[in-house]
Amino acid sequence: MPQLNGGGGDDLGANDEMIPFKDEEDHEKIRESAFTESDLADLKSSLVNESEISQNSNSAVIRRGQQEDQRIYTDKREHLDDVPRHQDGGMYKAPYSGYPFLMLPEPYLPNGPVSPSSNKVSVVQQGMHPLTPLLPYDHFNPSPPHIPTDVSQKPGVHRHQSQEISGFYSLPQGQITPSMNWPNQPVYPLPSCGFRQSFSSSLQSSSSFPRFSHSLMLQSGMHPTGIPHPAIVPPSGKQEHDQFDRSIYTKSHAELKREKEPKKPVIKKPLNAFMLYMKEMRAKVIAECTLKESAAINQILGRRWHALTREEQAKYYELARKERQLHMQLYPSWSARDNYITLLTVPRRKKKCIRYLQRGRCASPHSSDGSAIDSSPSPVNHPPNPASPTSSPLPQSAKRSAHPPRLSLDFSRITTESAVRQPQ
DNA sequence: CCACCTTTGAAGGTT
DNA sequence: AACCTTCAAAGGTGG
Repeated sequence: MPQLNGGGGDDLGANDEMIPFKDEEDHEKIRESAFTESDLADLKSSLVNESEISQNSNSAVIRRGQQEDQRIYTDKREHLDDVPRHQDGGMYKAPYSGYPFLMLPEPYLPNGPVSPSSNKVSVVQQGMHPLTPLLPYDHFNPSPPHIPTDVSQKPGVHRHQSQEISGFYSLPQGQITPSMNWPNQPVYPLPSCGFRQSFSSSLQSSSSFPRFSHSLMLQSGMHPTGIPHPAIVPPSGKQEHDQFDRSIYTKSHAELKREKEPKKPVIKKPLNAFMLYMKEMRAKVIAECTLKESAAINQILGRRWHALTREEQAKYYELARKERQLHMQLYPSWSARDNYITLLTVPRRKKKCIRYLQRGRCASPHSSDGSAIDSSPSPVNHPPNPASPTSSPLPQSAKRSAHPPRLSLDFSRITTESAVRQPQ
């Protein structure tokens, strides 16, 4: 919203990378002190303090490494742009387990501590769909592609189809790019003879529908093209699936199990920059301390996020932007609202509302009591999105001062001794 | 078993 | 325009 230009979400932050950073010098100074003891004390946890401090020495190295990565990334992006999109992309891997187009050349993979975290393994196979080799295997069912035929239009489509992709099946080459205002070659060109075309034809064979409903078309993590996609998750384990059939909770477990099988998969939201950062860095944080609670890890990651340089953050914003871009291309009819449960089911809504009321008012989880640590904005005084022309100089967290983090996590449950893992 | 916690950012809705 | 609400990931925790 505020980060990506005022143009709105569907714009996909067209110019979010065009605005130069203004207060980089200040930011650099801030960075140096980002992990001082006083700052860490804000976490109100010796655990976190120590872990953060222990990271201090590492952080410099890490950041240097990231800057290296950034350069490599930039270089490789140019390289990627030269690679025909329809070719077998076997050489690419996914550092962020994101979407196919985001899979980056191996040299871009963080050398070390990063990715092992996730079990996600990028698999390269020949003779598959151009995107398929780039997909992390834990995201999909590797069964043969299946092109659904039931593509009845989903009512109430929220995401409007932008001019650029209005012709989902007839996108002229490069049409999307100029309007996206991307500085370089199109990241997601739609070659007339490449993926997009075969994509079109296979879809057209199913129907002449202009849009399609993911909930109807997707099976077992398969994109309508037959390409498994990380954003498509089988409706298991979590709450996502209950939006499709809330009534199952009134049935027996056996029935429930049986009915779970054919459940429609859910298309997840594309990850934002911070989520991508968390995904990449979580393992590193876990490795540096024995913390396992995601809440604690996320607090640390939040601090680290603010301590990143603009360039470092920009890397993730760029990735996130591409994720959204690809997501929108893959699921033009998808809306974030599709995954809203509270608006579809009363029970959860009630519960959440109560939860917020207990904290003072019925508001966002971000709002809450404002207890605990200094939410204040991390010292980093720059807009999270480097490109938003309308961004205030304040960091997002500062702008959201009305939503101070709760940070009520009980770190006392975690001993300091166990928190910091000795270097091996 | 499942909601909660915790973070930031994006999107959609409301005022 | 500004604000509000929800979801995205993750895994331990507690009801």
